[in-house]
Amino acid sequence: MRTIFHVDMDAFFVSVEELFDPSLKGKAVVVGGQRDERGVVSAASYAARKFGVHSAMPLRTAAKLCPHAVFVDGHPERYRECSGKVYEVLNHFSPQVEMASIDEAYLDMTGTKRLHGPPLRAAHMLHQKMKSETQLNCSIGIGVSRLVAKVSSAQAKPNGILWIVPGEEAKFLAPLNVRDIPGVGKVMEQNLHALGIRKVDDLAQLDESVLKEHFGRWGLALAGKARGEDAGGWFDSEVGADTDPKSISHEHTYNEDTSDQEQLESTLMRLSEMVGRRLREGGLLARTIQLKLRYKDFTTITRAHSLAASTQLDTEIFEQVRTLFRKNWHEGAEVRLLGVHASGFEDRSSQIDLLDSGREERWNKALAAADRLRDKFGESSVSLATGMKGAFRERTHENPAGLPAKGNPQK
DNA sequence: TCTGGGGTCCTAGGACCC
DNA sequence: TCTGGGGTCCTAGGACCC
Repeated sequence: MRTIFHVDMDAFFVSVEELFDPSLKGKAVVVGGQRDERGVVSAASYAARKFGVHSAMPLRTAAKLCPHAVFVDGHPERYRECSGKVYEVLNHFSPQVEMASIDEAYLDMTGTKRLHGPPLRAAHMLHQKMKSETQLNCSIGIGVSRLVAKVSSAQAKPNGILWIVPGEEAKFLAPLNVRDIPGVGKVMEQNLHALGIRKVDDLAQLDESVLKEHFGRWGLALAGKARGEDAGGWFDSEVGADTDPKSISHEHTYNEDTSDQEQLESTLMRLSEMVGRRLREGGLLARTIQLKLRYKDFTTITRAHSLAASTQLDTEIFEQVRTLFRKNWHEGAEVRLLGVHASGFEDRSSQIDLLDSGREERWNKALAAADRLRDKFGESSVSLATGMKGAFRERTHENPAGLPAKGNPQK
């Protein structure tokens, strides 16, 4: 029998912002952008949640619900840094740690009784350690499966610990809403409601065949979840197993929709550079490049192309994505969002002889130089695109300091 | 209300191959 | 005349998570 901890940081983004600006403490705080911006709430403090503000809600809605809230821009670097500290604390505690996202982790604590004592005692120690080392609160759920641990950490919030004693899983889950089960979202909830299923207990009472009939394989997994099992898919995997990235993407939503082709294509260039850079940093080669295009009316399309040879070069990514864009954009139509997505990663070695080595070396030098400049002066300072008029319009807009755009570092 | 950005996984149809 | 059955790759879209 496994003993799984799920450690979930409380109001993580808000708490990190409070570390940087203690005057925020206790206030209604909304992280994600300014009150009049396009965008959604990334995180809300408990004081703001009292007014109905929650994550994924449009910022403008949040401003109406809670006019006195302080609106703060998000700082991903800060969250990554704090997440690293959280990981250090956890890793000190158990060698089997898996960060499930920036602010939550699973620990396999099976067989650590001699070292840490019984689960609740271990959890209290971890809880204290987390607070003293990071100044951040977390909640900890303990159970025999990832699912039970995850659900119980949610019930333990804020700043609490909850242990579901082995054998008590069904009893614990029964009174919860089906929506509380990880994997059940808005759509699945509606589908279940239509069948008269509202509580996990309703689910558990149902014959598995009924669920299978309505929802296929998913239905079977759901039946298992109602009993607290890690049924199927990722939940079944060992804690700390393979975490190789499957895709890398960047996207941008304009503050105002635009149909200016030069502006749109310069955005694609910038996004391609960001994707290329991350591929290089991760030592990855992508075979499939995908464009995402969202119009004013929110209709969204994706168009992908798989290359004959995989790449990590900004220019090749850009060329593909621009071709896809020109083929699929309704010229003149106003665009809300553009995205560039890379996937189908291949081992570096399978590629090496496809570029003659001299050319490859020059490219690597050029790109490394560009990456260094970006480290120094920011993402917007360097572009490998030359001779594209208006290419820097948008970045100038975003970077009023007006750092000069450097030319092609290849020469 | 007017809808971000980064991901993962799943489904489903068509192409293509044996 | 009626037209197999997998397996795998590719593409598009969508649900879901934080």
